[in-house]
Amino acid sequence: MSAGRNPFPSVRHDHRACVDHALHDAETLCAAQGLRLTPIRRRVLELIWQGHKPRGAYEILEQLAAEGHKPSPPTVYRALDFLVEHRLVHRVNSRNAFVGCAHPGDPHAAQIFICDCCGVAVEQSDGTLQRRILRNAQGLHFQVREQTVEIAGVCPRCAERQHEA
Amino acid sequence: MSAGRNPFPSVRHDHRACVDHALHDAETLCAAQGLRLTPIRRRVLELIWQGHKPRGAYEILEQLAAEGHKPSPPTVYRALDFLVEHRLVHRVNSRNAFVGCAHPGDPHAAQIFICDCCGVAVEQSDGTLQRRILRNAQGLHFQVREQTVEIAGVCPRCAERQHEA
DNA sequence: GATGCAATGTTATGCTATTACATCCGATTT
DNA sequence: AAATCGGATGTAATAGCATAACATTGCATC
Repeated sequence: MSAGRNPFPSVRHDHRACVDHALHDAETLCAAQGLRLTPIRRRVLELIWQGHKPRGAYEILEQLAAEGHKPSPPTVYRALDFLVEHRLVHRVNSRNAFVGCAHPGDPHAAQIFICDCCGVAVEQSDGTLQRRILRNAQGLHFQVREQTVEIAGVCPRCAERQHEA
Repeated sequence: MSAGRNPFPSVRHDHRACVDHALHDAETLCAAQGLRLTPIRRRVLELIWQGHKPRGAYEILEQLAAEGHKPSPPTVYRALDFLVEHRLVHRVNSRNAFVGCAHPGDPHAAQIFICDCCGVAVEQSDGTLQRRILRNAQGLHFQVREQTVEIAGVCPRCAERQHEA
């Protein structure tokens, strides 16, 4: 998925491997759970994984249309709902967009770092963070259903580029 | 703001005090920073503070319209932009809505707990959580501009009510 | 081959947010 | 006082995001 120790993907990283890996994981997970990874769902997942930038529903819709599918919004949203529900993709609320999940199936608490500059999103799990949030919730007697942590800022590659310029 | 030790507001809490406090804080903060809390901005803030549930921009717009103001969307969004920028309100991304900030002006990392059932949102600061996120960001060499933590679930009052029923 | 259920198709609509440009108004300068 | 300037607001149009409601398909099972 990424080159080197920094998870921010290099422009030169083998992205085909990311996509292959994501689709393979999805197939495995769906098979294991008796879920149907239908052609549309699979194709939407594949389109989301075309890059590491969260993609909007209508962006996906346009790409499908360009391929001749011409689906309508509900079709795309239904596929997205399925993918989100089964944790194959994350919804990035601050962008109204969707990004591939790096650890599909895991009930992890994802932190998502999103670059304001290039739009790339990177996910990181942090059990300590998750436990801290759950502890805070307990302190409020609040039953957690879902938690989202989104951090916006500048990724190292863009920071470097800005420094050069 | 709330009755008792649990910050989830009771239906019986003195909500007028919440509003008064919020407006007073806003005036103090704006005066200190040379910002203009214009009538529209003040009124929008007041409407947001009508309750502890995040309010949508169009909800606010309709209330203003009912009062005879009849503003257009940009007017409301501009007021909201101002209030968010100066940390008088939080944007709740997962709801496309806005809620009053409990600690205006503080550059705190807010966690917002939102009840799926009653819609009430409660904010909690947690320096440890914030530091953890910043540390994670440093590990990625990511420069943080903004961080949002939103937790959805069931608040203690709704849990209690569900238990009764 | 009838029934049932999940998935998809279709149409329309509702909600959220911004662009672009005009106008107003108060502060400062001339 | 007139000119200037900048921030705030007004206005019209449109872009972008999401869902409701209902029809249809297609496969599995009885």
